[in-house]
Amino acid sequence: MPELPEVETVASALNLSMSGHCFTRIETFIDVIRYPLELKDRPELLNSIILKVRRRGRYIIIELENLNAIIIHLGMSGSIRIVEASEPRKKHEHVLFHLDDGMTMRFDCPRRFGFIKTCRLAAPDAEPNMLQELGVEPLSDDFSAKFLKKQLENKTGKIKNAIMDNRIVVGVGNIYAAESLYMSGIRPDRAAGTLSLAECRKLVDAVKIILRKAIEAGGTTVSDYRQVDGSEGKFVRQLKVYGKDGEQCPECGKIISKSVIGGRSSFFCTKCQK
DNA sequence: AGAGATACCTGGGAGC
DNA sequence: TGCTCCCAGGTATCTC
Repeated sequence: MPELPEVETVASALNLSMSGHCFTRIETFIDVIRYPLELKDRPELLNSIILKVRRRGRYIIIELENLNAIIIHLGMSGSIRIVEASEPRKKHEHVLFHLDDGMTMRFDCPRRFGFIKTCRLAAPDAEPNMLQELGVEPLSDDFSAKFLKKQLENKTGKIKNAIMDNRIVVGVGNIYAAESLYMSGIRPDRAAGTLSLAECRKLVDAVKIILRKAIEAGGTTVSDYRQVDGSEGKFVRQLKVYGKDGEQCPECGKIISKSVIGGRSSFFCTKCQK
C-alpha cells in the first residue's frame, strides 16, 4: 500500500521517464474513481511539455509548462506503470495518458480509493492550492522534535492518530506509524499531549530512519503495491511489529499486541512501548 | 473546536 | 470446490 516511500519511488521514476515529453491524448475508462475524473475535453492538459513530476505528501504532481498540473493520489491499491501504447489494457487500468514517444502512463486502481485532479499553478514549482493545508514533510528539517512537541501540545487524541494526521506531518501511514512508535518505545494509544520533548525527538528520529530505510528498500509490498517496473517493495522483510500480533517482540520476546486505534489495526509491544 | 466514527471500494484470505 | 464474510487502507465528511 502506497505510503510516502512508495509514492517517492513512483514519482521519481515518472520524472525520469516523462520529463520533457507531453501528453497527446488521455483515455478514461471509468467516470468516477473516488471523485469524478475531470480529464475529458481538457485540451490544456495536452501538448504542453511536462516540466517535472514531483511528490508532496502522498500526492504525485505532474507539472506542465503551461502551469496546469495533474495531481494523482494512489489511494491504497493504486499503481502507475509506463508501458508501450500497444500493450493490452489491464482490467483496472482506468486512465491511460498517451505520451508523445509512443508510451502510455497507466493509472491502475482496483479499489478505486485513488483519485486524479487537476489544477492551475500560480508559478512553476508552486504548491497546488488543494495541497496547502498539508503539514510538513517528514524527511525535511521542518519535522523536528520542537515542531512536533508544539503540534501535540494539549492534544488529548492518541499519538498514533496525530502522526498519521497529514495536517501535522504528511506521508506517515498505518505501517510506518506502527514501526516508528515501536522504534521509539512509545505506545500508540498514549495521549499525544503527554509526550515529552525527549520522546518527541525519539519519535521524529524513528520516523525519519524508518522512512529512509523503506525508500532504500523500494517501499513495502504487503499486498498490492508494486514499483513502476512491477517489482515488489522489500521493506516488508524489515517490519518489526506491523501485522505481527501473536508473534514475539524481537527485543523482549513478549507477545505483540493488536488493538484498533482510530479505526485502524495497531500493533505494539506492551513491554517495550510506554 | 477537537476528536472519533463512518463511508467509500474490491481483492484476497479465512472459515465453513 | 465454492460460497460468504471480513479486513485492509487514506481522505472527506459527518456527528457528538
